[in-house]
Amino acid sequence: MTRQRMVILEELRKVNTHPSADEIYEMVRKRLPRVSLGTIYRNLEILSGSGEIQKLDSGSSLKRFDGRADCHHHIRCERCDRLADIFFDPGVDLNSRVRDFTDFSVIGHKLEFVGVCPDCRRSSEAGLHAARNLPTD
Amino acid sequence: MTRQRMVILEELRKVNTHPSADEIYEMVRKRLPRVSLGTIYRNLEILSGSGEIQKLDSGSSLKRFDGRADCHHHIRCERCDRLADIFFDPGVDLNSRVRDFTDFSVIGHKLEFVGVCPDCRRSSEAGLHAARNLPTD
DNA sequence: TTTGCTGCAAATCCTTTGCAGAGGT
DNA sequence: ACCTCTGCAAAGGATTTGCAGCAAA
Repeated sequence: MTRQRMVILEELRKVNTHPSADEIYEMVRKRLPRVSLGTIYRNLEILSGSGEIQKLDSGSSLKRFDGRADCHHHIRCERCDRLADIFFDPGVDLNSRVRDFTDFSVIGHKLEFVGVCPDCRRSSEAGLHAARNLPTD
Repeated sequence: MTRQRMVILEELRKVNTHPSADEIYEMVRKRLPRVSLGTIYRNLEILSGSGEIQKLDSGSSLKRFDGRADCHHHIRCERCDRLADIFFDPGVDLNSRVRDFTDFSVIGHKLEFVGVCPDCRRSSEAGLHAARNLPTD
């Protein structure tokens, strides 16, 4: 565990914003100004390989990282691409249910919700109201 | 609907392998040798925008496309990255269940299973047997 | 001393875009 | 003629990699 790897892990654990590699680079750079992007990528790969963080693939093109390694789900804002954690139990064992419908051996699943975040909802309402000259309250 | 767009759609509907843009390019090229990769990307974007096909994001880095537009799920092989359709009903309305756990407005969700496909299972067993000099039956 | 990790820069991969010309209505 | 689409080639963004030096065991 090098200093660089430690700082990356610490910075990632500090936030709940699911930053991209580039955003993590900026965060880490404040503490280690000479760190390189390559090191960020290499360590994010190592850390997610060893299960200390999670790499989040789905949705948009660029990958995001999650400092929490425990099982939880996410919801992505369709408009601004922001990701938020969701701690919720679907109440069904999807993995065992799906076994009858596939000839793959089932290991797990990824469940990502899609929606609109409060900020984007607000700004689109504001936009509508402005367009129609209506009060915003 | 240009000839190019039509051929792309036809080729995609022929298979159930969820090809990448590049693989679709190769398929289409057999019928339209002068087609360009840019045209493939542009039309895949248009077709998925109009709901005639689906763009599949999650999992690996490169995007895959699905000629079936009706609602179904997928399972991805961890080893070879192959995708297969799963037609199965989780039996719960996940969208309404999750509403209590988020301040986003919920629109939908993506559910992707992860597993090992029959081929990879077979070859890893073969590998194990070979390594240990055991019979493969 | 050996092994693994770093910073740097170049390379790679996938995808998007600008542009001039072709095609269809 | 008009508008959309195409092929081509170049640009773009995100990520990976080669390499020589550095750091810690």
